[in-house]
Amino acid sequence: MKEGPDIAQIGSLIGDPGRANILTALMGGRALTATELAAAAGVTLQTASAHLSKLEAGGLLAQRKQGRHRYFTLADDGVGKLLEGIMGFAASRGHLRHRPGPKDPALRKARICYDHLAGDYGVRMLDSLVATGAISAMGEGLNLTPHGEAHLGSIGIDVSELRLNRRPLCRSCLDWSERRAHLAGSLGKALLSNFLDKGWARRTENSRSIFFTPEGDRRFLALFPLETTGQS
Amino acid sequence: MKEGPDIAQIGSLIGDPGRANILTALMGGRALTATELAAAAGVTLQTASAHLSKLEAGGLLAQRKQGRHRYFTLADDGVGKLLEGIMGFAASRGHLRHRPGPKDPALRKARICYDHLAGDYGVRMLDSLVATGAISAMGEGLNLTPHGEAHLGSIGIDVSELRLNRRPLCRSCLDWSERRAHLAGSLGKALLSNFLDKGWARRTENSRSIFFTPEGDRRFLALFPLETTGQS
DNA sequence: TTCATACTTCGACCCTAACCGAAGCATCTC
DNA sequence: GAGATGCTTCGGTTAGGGTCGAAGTATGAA
Repeated sequence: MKEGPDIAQIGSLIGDPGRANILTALMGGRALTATELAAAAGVTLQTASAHLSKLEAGGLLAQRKQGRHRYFTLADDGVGKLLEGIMGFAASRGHLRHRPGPKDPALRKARICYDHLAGDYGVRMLDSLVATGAISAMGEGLNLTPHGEAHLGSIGIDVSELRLNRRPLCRSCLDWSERRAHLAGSLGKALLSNFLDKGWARRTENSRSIFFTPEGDRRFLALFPLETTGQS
Repeated sequence: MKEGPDIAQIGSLIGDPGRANILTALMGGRALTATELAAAAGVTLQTASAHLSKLEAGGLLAQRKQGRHRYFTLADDGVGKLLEGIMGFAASRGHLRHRPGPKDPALRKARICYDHLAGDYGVRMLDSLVATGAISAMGEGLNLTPHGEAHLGSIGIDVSELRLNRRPLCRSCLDWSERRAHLAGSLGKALLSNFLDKGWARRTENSRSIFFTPEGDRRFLALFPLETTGQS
């Protein structure tokens, strides 16, 4: 019984609703201050402070002091991956905080998942990349083809630079709203940054949803066409 | 803040030490009775019964009534995968229940991870399969080659039958003791079953460790040679 | 220096939930 | 039937931790 890692410790860290709210808010990818996180979690500042200390001590959060502000982020990609996994599992068991109805359609359409695009558009993007042969899907693994690398280069993404990163280039991430895979990893991050830089889309305040401008929407759909070949 | 799946609920299910012990015990793969689980968790039968009810209501456990016994198992492969993920994460942050020293060498050498082989031998097996070209590792995905399929057929594993299963054939699973990948998925399960059936190895009572007979040990090492080519 | 903002620490409250003893069902054995 | 075994339910206790008010510390602005 006393074998192995202590899953109870990190389970209890995630198990408190206040802390879960904080972590979910930080899945948005941007660094948030203690005050913002307190509001997001629906608790007072003192309570949030205590939670943040515990999360940091547990290795889930990193903080950066900047003037009199304290910015918190998820400690690293591993934490994001862990939370994604738990969210996917929770969704598969129907543990939703809201009735699953057509709530928050903007969130289902396009949202940020730690640092990459998720939701309807995220799934479509990966489907399209696979259908056009830019990415080959083998089993659970995703790999960028030379064709795909050239294609992405043409829209301003330097893949060779991304390879320098220790982080995997392509990773599939299960979407809790679509129950299908979308693209994570450093390439997923780079693609979303690319869209934001070009002004195709922008983040919304206080939410994880991503808003596409009419022009950006058009360009995105043109860049990632969806053939009706029944590609899964 | 009220977006998405309820990670706090499943976090708190895992967050209690008693329940975590129960889940860890069930990672051993075999079905256990309420009494056995109570002993494993170090609590009385009443307490364990309450925990088991909660875990079942949360969709983590399945039970099968057999006579006056009640056998519990993890609900499905998804739960095993979730727990593996959390264990790997916890190990990466150093959240170990024991001082990490050379405790339980048998457990580090070979143990069962839900239904497949983990530990030193598990890592070696996957390394060898990759080195000999039986499995190709691309990114995070693993794929059985035709050569590998033939090779496994020769030792009595019918891969085509495994393909009928909805479950992925090859999946990589991060080892908390070795911090390296070993083989999971239906193929990982089949290989372990194969060793047990042949009498090369057997499970030990009340522990997740796997004991190899001297003969089985010799055969295993011969079947999965480790070339010193620095294959990672 | 003085005030305001951002956050932490302290102390106390309070409530959940883990826990176990005892009693109650259910199932098997004899 | 009587007794034993496996497990659940009930009731009451207790401890741990989440919570917030109030006070304390750090940084920046005026």
